[in-house]
Amino acid sequence: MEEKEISQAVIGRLPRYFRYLGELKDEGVERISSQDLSELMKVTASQIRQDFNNFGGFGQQGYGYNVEYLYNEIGKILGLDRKHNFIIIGAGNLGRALGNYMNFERRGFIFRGMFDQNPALIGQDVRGIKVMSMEDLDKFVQENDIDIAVLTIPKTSAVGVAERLVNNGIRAIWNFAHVDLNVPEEIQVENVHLSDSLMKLSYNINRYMKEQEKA
Amino acid sequence: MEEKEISQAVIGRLPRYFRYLGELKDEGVERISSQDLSELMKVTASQIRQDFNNFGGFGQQGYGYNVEYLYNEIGKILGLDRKHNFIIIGAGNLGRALGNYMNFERRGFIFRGMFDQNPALIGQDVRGIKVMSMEDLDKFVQENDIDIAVLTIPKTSAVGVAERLVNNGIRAIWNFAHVDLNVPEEIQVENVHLSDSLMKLSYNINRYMKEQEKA
DNA sequence: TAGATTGTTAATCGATTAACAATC
DNA sequence: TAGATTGTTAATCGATTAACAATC
Repeated sequence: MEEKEISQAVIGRLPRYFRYLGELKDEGVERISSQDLSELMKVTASQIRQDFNNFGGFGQQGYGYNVEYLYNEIGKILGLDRKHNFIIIGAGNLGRALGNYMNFERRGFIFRGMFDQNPALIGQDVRGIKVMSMEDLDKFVQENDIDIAVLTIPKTSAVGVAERLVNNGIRAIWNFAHVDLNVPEEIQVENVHLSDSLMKLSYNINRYMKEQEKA
Repeated sequence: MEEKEISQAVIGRLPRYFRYLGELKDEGVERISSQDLSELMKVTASQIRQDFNNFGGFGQQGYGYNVEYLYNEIGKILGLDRKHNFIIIGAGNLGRALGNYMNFERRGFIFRGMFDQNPALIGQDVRGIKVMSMEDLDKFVQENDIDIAVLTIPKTSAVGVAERLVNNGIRAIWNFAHVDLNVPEEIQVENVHLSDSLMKLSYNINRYMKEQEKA
């Protein structure tokens, strides 16, 4: 039986469902209909039902969805029931900010190591993790079952470092460098291009201003 | 004449075009065809031509596109030829990281102020900007022509702060808090939900592992 | 059983790709 | 002029919404 590929449009919506269901669960809500959830989240009920049915039926006719059950199932779909070891490469401001962010741990993402090429930063402590030299990177990735590398380094070095990581068995790269990485397709890459995001905001500000000028 | 609305799918691709064209420009490339650009960026030439034609014709039959001209035009479309004053609310690790990021300035985004409710942080210096008390926020936004507020505060306070900002005339919010803001539609919001991004990565890692198990 | 609400099929809408006439 | 490549229309594909039969 052929497994149908789930579209990235659907995947992209799962974390938001997960967040709303987590909040409902914390509020003690036991069940919810696609209609009620759609009003809360400002999406169509149709889309909610279609999205969930990509993964099989989580609901029950006449009843709706059990909040806690659905929350847990979406968590499993997202792989949050597993542990993922990650390292951060680049101990600058952004790297340290991400290293200090505790909430990732709550979702099974375990901070294991941090690297930088700047000797002044090596040995510094970020939430109990000592910054290591880039020379130690390859060995560390191989020996510590590291799934995810977070890249918070300048774009000039990002492509080369990504290649090194791939050669040492990394599974996924969370890329904050402002460059497109060129890695084999079995390596998962998620880009966070902050300046792209800011430019979109800029576009929308200006579009709105131009509309105002015209009216 | 009715102005046709450009889809957010197209807008979302503009910063990436801008980045590639900037690099080509810096390399001294004078002109490029949609075909060549499509190979470089790994998108279809058809999409490139369609995207650009949303804004009128930037190219010339038989020649292609002039790199520098196209780069400048896309910059204008994105509003990067204007100055935008921004403040950061939340002087934690992430807020300080963004405050220290110089490249935003290069695109016309000017760092004007930083706020936090933690007395221990008030008065601290972030790239020449002193962290101010939240009590000073309303007045500062009103008097300093602030367009954009960057929210790097916990989700519990984000909704309230967003409302305050809107009341004091903010135009746009770059939201790093893990919550959906509820603001009037004329206020532009761009969400950066880091944990959502990490969850997508997690999904794709697990999907790939499951495929491997099956094979 | 009657009412509610899902799961799922069908219809619509929008975005992407292909094709080619226009034109530099 | 001939060749190259855009701008633009038409075709295709995929995603969203609507509708409703199945069923709890």
